[in-house]
Amino acid sequence: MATDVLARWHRQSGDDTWFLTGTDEHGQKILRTATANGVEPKVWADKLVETAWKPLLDTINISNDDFIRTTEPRHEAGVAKFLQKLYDDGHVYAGEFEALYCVGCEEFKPKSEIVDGEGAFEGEKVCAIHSKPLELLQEKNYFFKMSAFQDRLLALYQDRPDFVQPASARNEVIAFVQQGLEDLSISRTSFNWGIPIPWDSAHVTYVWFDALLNYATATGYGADEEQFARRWPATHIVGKDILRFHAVIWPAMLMAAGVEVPANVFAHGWLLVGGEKMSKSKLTGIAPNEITDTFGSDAFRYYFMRAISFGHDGSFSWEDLAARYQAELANGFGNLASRVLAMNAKYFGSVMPEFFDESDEDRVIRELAASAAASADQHMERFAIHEAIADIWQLVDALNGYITAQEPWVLAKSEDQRPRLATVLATATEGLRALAELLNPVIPLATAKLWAALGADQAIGALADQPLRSAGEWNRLPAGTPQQPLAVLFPRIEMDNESK
RNA sequence: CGCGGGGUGGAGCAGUUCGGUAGCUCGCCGGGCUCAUAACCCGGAGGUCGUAGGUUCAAAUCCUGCCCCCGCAACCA
Repeated sequence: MATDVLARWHRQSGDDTWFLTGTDEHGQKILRTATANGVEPKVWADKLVETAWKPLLDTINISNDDFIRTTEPRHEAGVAKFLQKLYDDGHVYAGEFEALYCVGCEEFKPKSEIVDGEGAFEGEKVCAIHSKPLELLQEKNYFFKMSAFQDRLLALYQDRPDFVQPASARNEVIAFVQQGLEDLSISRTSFNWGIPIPWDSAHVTYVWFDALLNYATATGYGADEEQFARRWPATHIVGKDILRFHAVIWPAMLMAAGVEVPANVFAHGWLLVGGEKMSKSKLTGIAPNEITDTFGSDAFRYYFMRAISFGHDGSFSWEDLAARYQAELANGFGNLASRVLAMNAKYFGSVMPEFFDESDEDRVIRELAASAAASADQHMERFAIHEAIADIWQLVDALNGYITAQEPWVLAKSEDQRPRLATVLATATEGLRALAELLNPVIPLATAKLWAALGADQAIGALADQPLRSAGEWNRLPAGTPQQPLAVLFPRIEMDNESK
């Protein structure tokens, strides 16, 4: 969802944007789950995609340009091509491998992550992360010479401090690589649910090696070089638990293949409920539609983007959600739109009023719109979504204060104040126009309603086409533009049912 | 020494990168306004910024020690 907000922001800013999401469907875990449910893994994956993932994208109104599944032919072909190139160029060798493997991690564990078991596992070696016994596996494997890229990776983190973000994630990655990288086993023979190794069909590709390549295969690697050149390098937004794969293994793979490394790898945090990580087994898991059914997808998007400092863990509570919905969306933004459009209707017959002389107070609002837009853009550029929204919200609060101070309902009582009244409402309406544009990436359904009410579609075109970086410029809506009645943007919600 | 996150007025959070008025939402008290979704605006009460030291003219912010809370099973990625 955060990626969606960023994608919408960049798209609307005129940046060449292409937003990918998808599913990783190979590997032992999927195979085991499918087998346990008595179906073939592909059938199981199909079911997950159709009944869980794609509906979820609709639930929270995701605007992805593509959705890739690692079982698609385009992906499998790209992976085969990539592997073959690494093999031909000498980055892959065959070896006899015997090591302790953690099924939970889906990886062989380095010495530094193997610890002595406790309790029931006393005397055994267990995974430091999962605290479960490790399996001693022996295989003939193909190995990727990842160790050869250790110095180049460290140089990458050094030369491009923003490559891994936030800084805490970067520190973790650097510390990990400095411990020393081992070569990566990239094939398996113990099961066959995966992409065959092109030169040795007895092996399937290690799930992470396959999965990471989705970013390249979806953008045309090995198939459409023009498209690939246009879409790569990408920015990756990933959970902090999979940071190492994206910030270490993946760049090393790309270096080996002679492909540019990603633009950025940003690790986000987790949602906490009651101070602990959201968990189904502790019954603290919350399906998005439980929230959207009551509050709508806009409120869902707004809440998580605003209330959580993106990159950190964040707490969810129904109380906080309800409070922010009420105070910020309904009373703050929704009511602002309502009162401005109501006055335009009442005093100007529902058209955009004309600007006359600008007072200091009017100028403050205009300049705030410009500075808020600029600041929000900078924050979005740095993935600080919560700060960008806070920037924009300054305009909501300032406009509410401005209207109270200018008292248009008093101005309306005397005919000679007519130009001043027009200017005040024109200022407020331009503010709404700017807000609709700036908030469109976050709450697209509400801003669409506001855009329609402003009559802006006919006057200046589709909301999605409004350039964000100039949202703060005024005199965009022509005086006389007819306006429409405004649907209530964020209706009041009875909280009784939500007190959970 | 496994790794990581965090302790800021009653609740939930921001601020810590580049030290210098401790900010936001809710709640509470008082006032204003009436255009609006019983909404909006102003003012106020309330904080030893976990703790003990250190550096500094100045520390929530930098350094050191200590205390406490939390995440690292599966699904998914």
